Amino acid sequence: MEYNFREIEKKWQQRWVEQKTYQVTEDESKKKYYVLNMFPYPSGAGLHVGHPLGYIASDIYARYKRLQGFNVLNPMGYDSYGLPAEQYAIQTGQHPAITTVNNINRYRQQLDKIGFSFDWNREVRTCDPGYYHWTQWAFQKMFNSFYCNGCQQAQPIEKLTEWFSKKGTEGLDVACGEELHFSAEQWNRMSEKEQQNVLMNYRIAYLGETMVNWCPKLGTVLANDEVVDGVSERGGFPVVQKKMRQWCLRVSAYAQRLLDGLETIEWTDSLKDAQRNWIGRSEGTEMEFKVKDSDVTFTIFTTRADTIFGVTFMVLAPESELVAALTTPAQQQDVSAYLERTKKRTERERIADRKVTGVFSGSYAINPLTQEAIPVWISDYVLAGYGTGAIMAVPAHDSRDYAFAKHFDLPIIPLIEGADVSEESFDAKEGIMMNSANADISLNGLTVKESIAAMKKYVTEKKLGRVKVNYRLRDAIFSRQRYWGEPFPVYYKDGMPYMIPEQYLPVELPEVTDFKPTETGEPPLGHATRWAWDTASNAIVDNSKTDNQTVFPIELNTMPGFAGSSAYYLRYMDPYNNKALVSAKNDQYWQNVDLYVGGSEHATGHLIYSRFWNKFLHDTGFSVKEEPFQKLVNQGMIQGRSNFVYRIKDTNTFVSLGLKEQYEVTPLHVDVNIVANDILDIEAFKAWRPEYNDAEFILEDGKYVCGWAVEKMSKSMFNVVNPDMIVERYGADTLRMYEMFLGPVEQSKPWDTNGIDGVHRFLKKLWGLFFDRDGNFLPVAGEASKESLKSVHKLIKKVTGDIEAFSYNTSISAFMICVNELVQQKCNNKDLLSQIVVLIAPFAPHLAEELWEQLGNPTSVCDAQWPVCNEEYLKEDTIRYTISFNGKARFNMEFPADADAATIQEAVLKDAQSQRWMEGKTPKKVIVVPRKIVNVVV
RNA sequence: GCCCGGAUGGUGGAAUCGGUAGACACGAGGGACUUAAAAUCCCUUGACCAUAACACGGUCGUGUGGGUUCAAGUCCCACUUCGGGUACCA
Repeated sequence: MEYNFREIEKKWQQRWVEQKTYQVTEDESKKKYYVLNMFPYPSGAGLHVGHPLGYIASDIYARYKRLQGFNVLNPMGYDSYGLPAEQYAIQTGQHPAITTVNNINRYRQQLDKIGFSFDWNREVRTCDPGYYHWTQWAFQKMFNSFYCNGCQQAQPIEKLTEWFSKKGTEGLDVACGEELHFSAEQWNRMSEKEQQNVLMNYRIAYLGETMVNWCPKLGTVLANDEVVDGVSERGGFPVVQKKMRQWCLRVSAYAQRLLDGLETIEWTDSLKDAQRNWIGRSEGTEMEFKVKDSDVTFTIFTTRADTIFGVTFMVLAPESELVAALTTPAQQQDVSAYLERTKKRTERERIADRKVTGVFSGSYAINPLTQEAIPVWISDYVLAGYGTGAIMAVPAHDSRDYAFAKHFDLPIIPLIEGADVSEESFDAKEGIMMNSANADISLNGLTVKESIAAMKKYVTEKKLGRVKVNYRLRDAIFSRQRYWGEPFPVYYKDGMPYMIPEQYLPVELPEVTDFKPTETGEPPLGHATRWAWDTASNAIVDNSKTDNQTVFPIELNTMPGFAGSSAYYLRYMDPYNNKALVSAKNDQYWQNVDLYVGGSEHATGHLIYSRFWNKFLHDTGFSVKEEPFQKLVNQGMIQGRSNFVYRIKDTNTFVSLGLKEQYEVTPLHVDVNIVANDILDIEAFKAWRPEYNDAEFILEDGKYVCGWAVEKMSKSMFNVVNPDMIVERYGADTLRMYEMFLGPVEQSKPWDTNGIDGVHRFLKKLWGLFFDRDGNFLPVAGEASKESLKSVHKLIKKVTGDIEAFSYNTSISAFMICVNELVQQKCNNKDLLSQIVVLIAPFAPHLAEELWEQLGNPTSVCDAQWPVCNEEYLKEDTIRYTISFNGKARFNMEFPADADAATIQEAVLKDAQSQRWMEGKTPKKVIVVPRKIVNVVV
C-alpha cells in the first residue's frame, strides 16, 4: 500500500478539529510549558515558504513537550493593525478592516494545511476591541504612574502628588523629563492645569514636545526602529526631523532594569549584545564649567574625565538652550546664520556628507582645573538629545574633536605618552598620561584607567561635578497620525488630556470614509464625525456637541504598531476575560513564555518594548514574571533562490548556462516553479509568457540549464515558492520535515525545492516499515532483535538531545539512518515501531497519527509518551581504536569495551603492524584517548 | 568606524572536551527491475597519484599566512571576504 499523504493529512486535520485535540486548559496537576511564535502581520501577499519556518520549529518543540507530559500552551494570533492595510485603503477606498479579515482568512487557510498544534480557540487579533481594550487599559495605567528611581519601580501617580503637597520636589528621586524644583507651598498654590502640566513631566505615558521622525509622504511620525537609513522602513519614503507634541512612553526609566534583566534570560549573546548597544549605558562624569566674565555655568558629560587637561574648546549642540545665553552680540549674526543652515539640513544630509561645520559663540569657558579660558563653539556634531547637549572637546584623543580642531585650526594637546597626534587622534583608552597636572592633582604617569578613576574621585570631592550614568535608550514615541491603529482613550479639556474612565473601555475606533489626513493637516480620525466624549453621560457623542462644558474632543492620534504586540503573550493566557487582561490565576499558572521564536529583526523594537511593557505590568502587579520571554530562538530568514535564463541580445533565442560565454546575453529572471534542478521546462517556459511562445533555445546535452542566485524572496524575482503548492505535491509532513532538514533553524538560507525528494522518500520508506506493497500490516508483537533495539534506542537518545538543542536537521538525519537500518534488519517489532512513531510525531504529525491508529491505539499520538533511551542497549562489546604514529592514522584495532589504557597501550606496542610503523625505534610517548585513538610518538 | 556572526565537495549541510573530515540528503555517473516510463533497489562520487584487475596503499585537502600541540575545521595571532546590527552617544 502506498503512502497516501493527501488522504491521511485531510483525515487527521479534520479529526483534530472535531476532537479539539489542541485545545488546552489550565491544569494544575500538570507542569506548564508555554511556546510562542511572534504573531504575524497578515499581509496581502499570503504566506510564502519562508514564513512557516519558525512556526514549524516551535510546533515541533511544543509537540515534543506535550509528549513529555507537559501542559503546553501554543497559541497563534495576528498583529492586525498596521500600515499596509491603511495604505491599501487610501488607494482603493477598501476599509482596512475588510482587507485585514480577508488576509487573516487566507493566512489561516494556509496555516491549517501545515498541521500545526495551535490552540486556535485562544486566537487574538490586535484590532479586535476585546483585545485592544487591554492595550488602552495599559496605556492609562502608564499615564497614571511614575517611576521611582529609589525603589526601581513604577508607582501610582497619587503617591507623587501626595509628596508634592507635603515636600514639593525636595528629596525626590524619580524619572522625569527635566529637573523641576518647587516647594510644597508652590505646588499647593498651582492651578489644576499647572499641576497637570507638572505631572506630565513624571508620568510614564506622557505628552511631550519631542523631535520626531516625521515622514511627510506617510503623514506620520515613526519610531527610531521604523526608520532605516533616513527613509521609512515601510515604503522607503524620506524622513525629516520635526518638533511635535506626542504621546511618549518613559522607556528610558527602565534602561537599567532592561539591561540587568538580560542576565536572567536565555537569549543568544548576539541578541543580548544588540539590546545592550541599543540601551547604550555609559558611565562618565558630569562637570560644571563657568563662563568667563559671566555668572552662567553649564554642564557637560564626558567618559574621559582624565583628558580634562587637553580640553582646547567646548562645543554646544545647535538646539541647546545654552546657545542663546552664550552667544555674544558680536557673534550673533554668524551664529544665527549657522543655526538657520543646520535647521535646513536634514538628519540624512548631516550623516551623508559629514562635513565639519560650526561657529564660534563668542564666549569662553573656564577649565576648572587649569583656569584657562577656552572658546565655546556651536556645531551639529554634538547632539542635543544625549548627555547635556554640550561637550568638552579633547582633539588629541577624540577623532570627532580632532577633525573639528583641524578644520578650525584649534590647538591640540597630546596627553598620552608616545601618542602621535600629528595625523590623527589617539582614541584608545590605554597608555600612560602626561601633560596632566596642576598644583592640586597630577595624573602624569598613571594609566588611562587609573586616571579616569582618579578624576572621578577628584571631581566629586571638589564638587566640580558628579559621576553620572547615561543611556542612549530614548523614550518611545507613542502617537501615530494614522487611522488603522488603537485609538487613545483620551479626551482634551482646556488643552489638557484626560483619561476616559476605565469602566468605559474599550473606546472603539470610529468609522471614517476617508483614510487620509484632513485638509487642515489633522490625522485621519479628524474625519470622524462622532468622536467626542460626554463626561455627563459617559458616552461617545457627535463632534458637533462639543461645548467645552461636558463634551470634549477625543484624541485624534492612534497608537503605533508595537502597542498591540507588547503584551499579547499575556492575553493568550486568558483570551476571553473581559474583566482583566489576564486573571491572576491564569497568570500565575502560565507565568511567562518559556520558548519564544521569531526573527532577529525585532531585537531593538518589539523585544525592547514588550520587555518594558511587561516590567511595567509586573510593577503594577499584573504579570508575575519580570521578563516575558525566558528563552528566545531567532529563526533565520528564508531567502529566495532565483533562476535565470540567458537571452542572446536582440533575439528571442535563449542559451544554456554553460554556453552563454560565447554570446552577448541578457540574464532574465525565470519563474522558479517551471525549473527543476536548474533544468528549464521549455514547454512551460514557452507557455509562461506570450512573447516566449516562439522562443528558441541553444541547449547543452539536450537540456537548458539555468543560472541561479540567492536573492530576497519576492514576486518581482519570480522566486516565490508557495507552501500550498508543496503541500499539494508532497504533503504537509514532507514540507515540515524538509524545512527543518534545510539547515539549522537559526541560520538564514535560500529555499531550494530540489532536495525535497530525499525527505519525501524517507517518509515513504518509513511507511514501508508498516505496510508492504500489498497493504499487509507488518508490525507484530514479539521479541526485538538486539541490533534493532540498538538502532532505535540510539535514535531516541539522539532525537531527544537534538530537539532540546533545537538541532532538527541532524535529528532528521538520524531518523533516516535508523529507518535504513531497520529496513536492512527487516525489523517488524511492533514495540520498536511504535516508539519510532512517537519520535516522528512532532515532525510528521499526520503520518504519525495514522500509523498510531493502525497500531491499534485508541487515542491520539499527541497523548502518547515520549520514549526513554535505555543505555543498556547501546553498550558495545568491543571498541575500535584508531592507531596512529606521530599523529598519522595507520590502522584500526579492536579492544574489549572495558579494557584499560595500560592494557591497550601494551597490546598496541606488541602488535605486529605497530612494529612495522615503529621501524625498530622506541616509542617516546603513547597517548590513549578513551574509546577513540591510540597515538604512538616515535 | 564600532559590535556580533559566518567561510567545509558540484549543492544544502554533519563533525560533544582539540582525537585524526565530508555524516545525512540533493545532484551527477553507472547498473538492476520494466515493452517503456514512473516508482523502487544496488554501486561510484573531495582532488591528485598508484594499479591489468582484485585487494592494499600514498600525497594534498575545512577562506589566507603564521603559531601552540603527539594531534587543529575546532585553540592563539595577523589578514582576506561575506552577512547582520549600529552609527557623530562625547
